[in-house]
Amino acid sequence: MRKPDFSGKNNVNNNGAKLRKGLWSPEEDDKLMNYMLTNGQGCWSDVARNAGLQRCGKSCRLRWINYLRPDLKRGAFSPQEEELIIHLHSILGNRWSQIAARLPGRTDNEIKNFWNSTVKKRLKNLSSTPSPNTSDSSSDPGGLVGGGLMSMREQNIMALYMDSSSLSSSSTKARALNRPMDIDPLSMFDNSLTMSAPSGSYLNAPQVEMNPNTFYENYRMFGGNIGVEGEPLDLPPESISIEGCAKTEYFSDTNTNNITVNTMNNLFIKYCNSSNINDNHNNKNIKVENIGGLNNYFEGDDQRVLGDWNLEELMKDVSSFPFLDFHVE
DNA sequence: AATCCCTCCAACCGCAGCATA
DNA sequence: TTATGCTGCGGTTGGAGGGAT
Repeated sequence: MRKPDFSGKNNVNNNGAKLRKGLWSPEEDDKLMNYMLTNGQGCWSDVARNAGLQRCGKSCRLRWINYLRPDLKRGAFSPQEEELIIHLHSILGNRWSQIAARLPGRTDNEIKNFWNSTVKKRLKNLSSTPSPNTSDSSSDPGGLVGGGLMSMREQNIMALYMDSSSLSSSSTKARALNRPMDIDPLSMFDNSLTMSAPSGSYLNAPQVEMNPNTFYENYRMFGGNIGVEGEPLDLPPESISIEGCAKTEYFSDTNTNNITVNTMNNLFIKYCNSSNINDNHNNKNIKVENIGGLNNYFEGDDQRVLGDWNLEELMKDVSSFPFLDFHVE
């Protein structure tokens, strides 16, 4: 909190009067509240002047929006609100005002503070929760699915956190969306890999066999680096199998206001070469993580653009997201 | 009781976008 | 076209308060 600034030495208003900064006194709150209820919102510099406040318009606006507005909801965030914030953040990134617009009675500042203090920490703790299934990563990548210690809700939150942590800034998303989409990256892989999954959730995917030559040709065409641990492939493998899980994500385009729906497959690509082709890669297991791969969509995130929706239309009914078990008024 | 440390959150700051002169 | 003012947004700051030592 900031101490009230009674000196006013840093700012003066149009009349040369000293402007206060820092915490608002109850008297100032009363003045602003009464003025706003009587006159409604106008030019904020006029509000400050006409309400008899020695504050700048900007300060008045902030005080009204974040504290005095009658429609503000007080108190802690409900679990439903928390889940919605996490989900919206996975879609919108740090656009707090847009998130706040979808949580009636909550302000962008409140949500931002809540995110930075509570949610980040909670999700970080979740992400470090050990899972008994992580040892068998080929069948349950990350240990997220099935029989783990995490509840379904925690799994949802975890999955969403992974989305948002890899796309925490809008600029990152913009970069992800600005990439050329004339080539369908999914063509890298066998069509049988296509599957659907609820947003933010993981599904076990069947193991898929694919044509190694197709894989290799596309692999080379896309730059020959799939974010593989170790060296890039330098020769086509003899066999390729893909195991993993699928996840559906929604990305908003800051320019067009559209939503792009991507099916992401958290893949484990296992390839095998016989020793006379390439000893280096003989029976080598490669783990390809999709987390963080959006900065470079060749890095193992197998994406397929399913279609574009208008963001506003989609967000009108947030409960349409399948993993949310509540309805937004 | 005193001090330290951490968390929370109200408020500020700088910037971008827009309207208007 | 440029300057100016206003609004809104996101990042950051810093003080109050509470728990730990």
